Order: sequence, then C-alpha cells, then structure tokens
Amino acid sequence: MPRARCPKCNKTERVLKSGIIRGKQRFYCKDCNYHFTLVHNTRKSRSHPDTHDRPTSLKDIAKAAGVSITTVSRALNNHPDISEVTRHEIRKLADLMNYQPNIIAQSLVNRSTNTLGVIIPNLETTFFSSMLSGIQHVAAQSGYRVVICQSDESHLSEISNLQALMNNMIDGLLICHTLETSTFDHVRMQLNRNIPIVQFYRVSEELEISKILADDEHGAFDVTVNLVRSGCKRIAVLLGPKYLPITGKREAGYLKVLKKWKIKPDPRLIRYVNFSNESVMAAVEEWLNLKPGIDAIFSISDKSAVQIIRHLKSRGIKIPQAISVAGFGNEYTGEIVEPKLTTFDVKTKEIGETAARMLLEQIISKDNTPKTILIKGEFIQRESTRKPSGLF
Amino acid sequence: MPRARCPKCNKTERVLKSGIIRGKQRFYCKDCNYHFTLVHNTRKSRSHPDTHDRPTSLKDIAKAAGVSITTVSRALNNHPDISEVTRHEIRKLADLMNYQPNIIAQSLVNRSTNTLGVIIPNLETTFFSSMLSGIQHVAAQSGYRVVICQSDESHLSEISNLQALMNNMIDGLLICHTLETSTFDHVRMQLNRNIPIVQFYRVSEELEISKILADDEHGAFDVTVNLVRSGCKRIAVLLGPKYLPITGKREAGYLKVLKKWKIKPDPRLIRYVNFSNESVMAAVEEWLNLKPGIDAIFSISDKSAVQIIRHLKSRGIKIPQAISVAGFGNEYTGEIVEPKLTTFDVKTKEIGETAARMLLEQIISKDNTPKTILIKGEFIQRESTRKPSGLF
DNA sequence: CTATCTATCGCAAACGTTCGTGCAAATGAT
DNA sequence: ATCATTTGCACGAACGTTTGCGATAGATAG
Repeated sequence: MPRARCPKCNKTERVLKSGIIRGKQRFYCKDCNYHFTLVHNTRKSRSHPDTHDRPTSLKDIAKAAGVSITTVSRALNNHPDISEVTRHEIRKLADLMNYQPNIIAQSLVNRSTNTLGVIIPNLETTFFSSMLSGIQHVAAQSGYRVVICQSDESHLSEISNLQALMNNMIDGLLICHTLETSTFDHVRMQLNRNIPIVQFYRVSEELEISKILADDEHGAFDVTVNLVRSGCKRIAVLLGPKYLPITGKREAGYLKVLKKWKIKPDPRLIRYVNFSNESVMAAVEEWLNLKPGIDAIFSISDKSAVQIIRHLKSRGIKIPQAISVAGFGNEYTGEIVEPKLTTFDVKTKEIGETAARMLLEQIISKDNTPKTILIKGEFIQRESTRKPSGLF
Repeated sequence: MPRARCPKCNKTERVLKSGIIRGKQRFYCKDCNYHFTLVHNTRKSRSHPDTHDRPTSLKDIAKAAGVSITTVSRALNNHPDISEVTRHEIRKLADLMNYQPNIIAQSLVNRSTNTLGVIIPNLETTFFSSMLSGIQHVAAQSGYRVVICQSDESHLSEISNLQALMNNMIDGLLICHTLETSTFDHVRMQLNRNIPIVQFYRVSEELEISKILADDEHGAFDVTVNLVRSGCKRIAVLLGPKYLPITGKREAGYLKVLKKWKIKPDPRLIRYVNFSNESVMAAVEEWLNLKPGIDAIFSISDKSAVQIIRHLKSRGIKIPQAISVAGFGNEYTGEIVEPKLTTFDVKTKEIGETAARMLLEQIISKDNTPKTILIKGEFIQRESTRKPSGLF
C-alpha cells in the first residue's frame, strides 16, 4: 500500500487514512495535524491565479490600471467621484480588454434582472405571436429582455411555467391564460412577491391586477350590428368556453344588438365550443338542420370562420347570399379565403405593446395599483357578409 | 444655516461639511472623527435586520433550523453528507417557509444560466414563430429558459441583439440571420467566449459553427421536377438576395432539373428579389411581357406565391391551366388560397426543434465541433400546379 | 482499550457587481 | 498661515448561492 505523502512535512510515515469524502480518499498527517485529499485545484488554478480564461472582470481592469475595483466600477458608470483623467484611462483600458459587464452579478446586487416574463398559450398562430412581437419590441426599446413560455393551452403547464419564471428571474410578468384555466390560485399565490403581473387578452376578473383587453363587447356589437343591417335575422354565434370572460363579453355584445333590434334570441343559435375543428363543425351542422334556417354565422375566431366558409362552400351554400359569415380577430388568412372574410380587427400587436408598456410602467414606478385598458378594435367589412343596406 | 447633528455625539458644534457625495451633503464630526450623510438606511433596515420583506433565503432557513447555510444548501441538494433526519427537517422547513432558490445567485456561482438566446428575424409570421415554438418546447423539456430577440430583418439590430445576449446571460445562442446580413464579423467576434452558437435556416458558410438547414436544394429540385413533369418548359423562378446561401441552393436545385431535362436556362426567368411585394410584382409583370411566355412560376416563399396567385387571377390568367404557381415553405395560407398552393413543406418547427437539441447537446457535452444537419422536407402537390403526367 | 475510520456538520472563500463610508491630499477662504 | 471644504480614490460589506476543506463525535477494528 503506497502511503500518501503529507503536503506539509513531506513525510509518509505518520499519514493515515481519514474516511472517504465525496468519493475521494482523505488522509490525515498526525505530525502536521493536517487533513488532505490527493486531488487538488479543481475550481481554479491556485498556483497561477492569473491564467484564468474567464471574460475580463472589473478586477482584471483594476489590476491592469492599478486602481481599486470600486474606482473601475464608478468610472464606467460615470460616477461623479472619479476624475476625468482616471475615467478616460479606465474606459480606454476596458475597451481594450473587451470588458462586458456580468449581467448576472449586476442582477444579484441590484435585485432586478431587466427581464420580463411572458406566458402565452401558443406561438404557432399569428394571433398570439404578433402579441408577443409587440411585447418584445416595447421591451427592447426600454432595454428589457423577454423570456417566453408556451403553456400550449394546458393549465398545468401554465402553473409550472409561472412558478419557474417567478423565482427571482424576472422583474415582471405578462400572462395570457389558457383555455383550460378557470381557477387562478396559482396566480394569486405569486402576488405577495413584489413582482408586478399584467394579464392580457384572456384575463380573469377575480384577480386584482392590471389587465389589457380587446374590446370584445363593442367588437361583437359592431359585427352583429352590421349583420343585422345587412338584413340577417337569424344570426348563429359561435363562442368560446362559457367560463371565459371573453365569451361573456361577446355574448353580451351580440345580445345587446338583438335587443335593440327587437329580435328574440334563440338559445339554439348560441353555441359554446372549445375551438376544436370537430366541435365547430358539429355546431355548424346542427345549425344547418334547424327548421327556420339561419342566415348568418358569427364565429369566435377567424380560423374557425375560414373553416366554416370552406365547409359551407363544399356543401354548395352561397356566401354571403344564403349565409353570411363573419369572423373575429383579423388574421391574415381572412384576406386570402374566398370570399374574403368580414371580421373585426382586435389589434393583437397593439394589445401586446400596451401590455408591455403598462408592465414596464408598473415596474419603474413601483406602483401596482390595478388598471384596465381596453384596446379599441375596428370592424372590417369584406365579402363574406352582405353590405348593410343603410336603411336602418 | 441649520447645522447637522452628529449621530454619534449628538452635538452640532463641531460638525462641518465634507463635500457632496452622490448628490447628498456629507458631514464630518471633528469630535467623533466620523463622516456621515443625512439620508440613511437606503439598502436595508439595519436597525432591525430581521424585518426584511425579501423572499426567504438559505440564511433564513438556516437560522430557523439552527444549522449552517451549508447544511441547508446540501440538504436541499440531496448531498450525501447530510443525515436523513436533518435533511427531512430542513426540507419540511423550506416548504413551510415557501423557499425558492434564487436563480440569479445560482447562475453567478455556477457560471451557467440555464437559458438559451434566440435571435430571429421576425415573429409575426408563422414561418419563423413556429421555429421559435419548436425551440421553446425542446428547451423547456430540458429545463432551459428561452430569451428571444427580433432583429426585424435589420442587420444593425441583429448585431446589437447579439452583443446584448452574449454578456453572460445565456448558455448558448440560436441565430437565424436577417436578409441584410452578408458579413459575419459580429458573430466571429463572439466565438472566443465559450458560448456555443448554432445557426438555423439562414446560415453562413463562412462560419465554422453548427448549422441546421432546410434541404433547399432538394426542395427546389423536387418542386421544379414536378413542374417539368406536368409539362412546364418555361419555369420562372423567384429567388431571394443573391448573397444568401439559401438562394444559391435553390437556384442549384432548379438548374439541376433543367440540365437533367435538357432545358436551356433563360437568365431572364431567374429573378432575385428582396421579398417586398413591389419587387415581386415587378418581376411577375416583366415575366408576363416576355416574348416566349412563361408557363410556371416557382416562388421563394408561400407568401409571395399567394400574392402572385391573387395577382394572376385578377388579370384573368387561369391557374394552373395557363400558368402553374408553386411556393416554398408550406404556410397555412397556401391551404386557403384558391387554387390551393402547391408547395414544399420545409418543416419549420422541426428545424427549430433540431437546432435547439443540437445546441443543448453542445452545451452539455462541451464539445463545440461544428455539425450540419439538413432537415428533409416534403413536396406537397395541391391545385396551383398541374398534376405530373407520369410519362417522364 | 487503542488505532483507525465514518458520518455529519460548519467555516470561509469564491462568483462579479454596487454602494456606504473612510481618508489623504488638494483647494479655497480668511 | 490656518482652518474649512472639496476632490478623488480605496476599503469592505452585501447580494444568495456552491463547495473545498477542516473538525469532531461516534463507530469499528484489532
């Protein structure tokens, strides 16, 4: 058994084993009263502390300039305590050594990361990705980074994303809930940390935080009004899940028009679906078999509306002569489909921009009093509905 | 002049001004030999160090459990040095106190952030946002966050985004260059840091880093072959800017088919555009005025192809009877337009997923040897081109 | 019972910043 | 010349972790 050599007295006689620590054999020299293991210098080369390959730090510049770390930091931050000559000298040196501040260290001491978190149901449709685009632009303008999470319309995923993001990583959160999300305890639990949260598009009214919404009620009102004015009397409406505030708002807008025009609402014409193609088509088929036929379909989303148009066309139904179809959202496909889709532009990008601006404002002002902003949309008359006659 | 009171001796007589520091007046008490400013306790309440409103840290748990910070850290990290009882005790306490580790502090000491950076030209089109979606999914599976930057097809924006992201913030970078980007020094400058970079979709061959590409040459080959087989002989092709590798690859695929079928290439049929609608339409108009007319248009992107279809239809040109139109990319709109667009599915989401997987592999293995992966796409025959006769 | 070993914990240094304060030298006022 | 003030810089603590190593009480072997 080759005895270990004590690094202090350089003898081997009085050295004995002293347990195993993290897989390595440890030794103990009775003479020197010294514990040691055989593998050393794991973390950094202690023999030559200069030969690190790390990016240059303030310490490196300080050493090169012959000043303290503090001075370098202050010089680079334009602190008034530093003289013009020193500042200049240090800046030149920092440039030369290609110094880039370590954002992580800055974040640790400043307790802020200049990062916003975004939780969004989906990125593969322009509807949401354009919101994200708006968010990212506004954030970048203010020097904020954006980290994103897709919940994929899964409530559980939303919860885990939320918890992951809120761990000291972000200065504020933007969230657009999934279709599944009907309880909000996971958000409520995070409110005691002092990280502001702003909901956008799909919001919950039971939370006392800021919200950015599309003007769903007015939007649905506008669309329905235009359908009525064009002569439609039996307008079927496709809505989202019943517990979503968006659904309620749109239904309210729709019903308000019927009431104003004294049209008796037919509950069979109001259907709540989960956006899946099957549920949409099932609703449409039922409508088509109704005894007093329908003369218009107002769909929750442009995507469904486009599917409906294709379906009706395949069944030989003329649009808009027999049935008018209107969508909601103003996605690009609505411009491509034939006939071109009448819809309501909810200004998704503007929603994202406004949400980000509000969040940044809350972060900077440190004032978290809840505000709500409605983004006004715009009715877009195209070809899938008849033109209003103007007699009303 | 109200003299300041010394916080030590509580006298005002021997206190004199001592410069201005960070905007605040400083004082000096000759008796106590003590410097002070009037505003105190900015960083934390030093009088009652217990009454912080910070999230619970290891230190808090340590104090509550009566052990050292080290022990708490090790208990929570399942370090073998900690006994079962202690570990249990501490975990229970941590749960109770709602402890969440500070990711920033972890990142600082571990020198890794578990974060990937993505620079992407645009988010408002499904083409790129679905790549991002793929990236995000793969990253999330491995516990990595994703921070995104849009370059908005601006070279300068790409550069500044790149520099901002590379400052210790991310463990690896995924980049898809802008249309403007023809020099790559800004990327080359970052290669000496040991942060792996992977290019995807739009790549540069002059950089020795990993790349994930669509199979442009085969894709263009497949599309062109199908046009030729359907009887087209004068196939106009719309390409991107000449300096993009993608352009070269597609042109090569196109030319290879012509050569194989012994069709003499006509330089007037090959146009390089910058994706703007005007440049596309200008090219189309020139083609339509050519003496021996064209019988097919193969477009760089589905978006342009759809625009071309609408343009040709508005001029009364039958598709595909008079002119076939094929796109590239397989965007959703191609399915909506009439006639439905024949195109090539480049599998954007798969490109994103593969890029993220490769980057993660490089990060974990610490092996940055460049690899290149071609993502195989799929030709999609729809209605905007004639069916191949099968005689060839 | 002694010699050795094991299990379990704590100390303190690092990671790269920012910032309150100390302090000597230069400057200004009388 | 003397004292009051300003200037310019440095020291060291703090942010919340991780981790190498030291230390000790109990266990085990001989």
